[in-house]
Amino acid sequence: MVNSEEVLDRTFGALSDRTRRAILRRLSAGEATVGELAAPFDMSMPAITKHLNVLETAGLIQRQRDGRMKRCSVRQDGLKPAEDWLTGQTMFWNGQLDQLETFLAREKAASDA
Amino acid sequence: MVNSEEVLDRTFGALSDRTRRAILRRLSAGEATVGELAAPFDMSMPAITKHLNVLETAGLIQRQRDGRMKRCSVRQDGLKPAEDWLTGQTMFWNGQLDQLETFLAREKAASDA
DNA sequence: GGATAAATGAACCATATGGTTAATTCTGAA
DNA sequence: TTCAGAATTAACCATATGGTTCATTTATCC
Repeated sequence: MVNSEEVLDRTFGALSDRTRRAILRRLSAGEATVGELAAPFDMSMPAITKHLNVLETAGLIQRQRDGRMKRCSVRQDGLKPAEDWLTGQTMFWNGQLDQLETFLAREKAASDA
Repeated sequence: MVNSEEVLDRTFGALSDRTRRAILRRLSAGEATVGELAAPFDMSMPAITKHLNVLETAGLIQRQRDGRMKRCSVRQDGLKPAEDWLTGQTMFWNGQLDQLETFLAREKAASDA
């Protein structure tokens, strides 16, 4: 098990950079090559490669060879840890403990499955 | 206007550290002094102060003097930018463009208000 | 007023982060 | 089989981050 705190560190860390958020949003519209992703930015290719590495190790994207290019795509459930943490947090301080119980039970069921 | 990208940078950046997330969760259960927040961690007080500074400039908490202590509390809408970004993102790649339109309209209305 | 406690500030250190340029790998095409 | 393009790796640099210790402010209590 890859410690849930580490996952959250990496997920939120990946989202804390605007270039990476822009890349994610671009990829939401569909797959793209590394070159296509780099085009809008005034930044070298290696810089983009580094950002893609961060996104990939955070489980937010995946890359696969396609000829001499590489196609990047979103990993569908990559944002779930971040969403779940935020949901739990807001329900907590909203004092909605009844909803929180339901939420936690659902989480547990999902992780056991 | 404090550039929405900067807000997201700071918000996700603040959440990318497990000590700060733990502090936020602790504060969800109710106010606490800096000393109470520091107690569970094997870390100096100045380190905690720094984390609190990060959380405060990200708009996630606030501090107020109370005698010779300071009481920290959660800022209720501090997580909203992060939540909204995540919601928009997941709706997008889920292909739920109809729901996305509704969401964006609601966002716009809220920001205009 | 003087001692003590809570929190912060200042200075410092090691490592992480985000960028660069130059070299390298891998693949497709002439 | 050589050439050219896409992407990554390597090496480097400046700044940010997360921690430390020591000094300082602010407020309480005797």
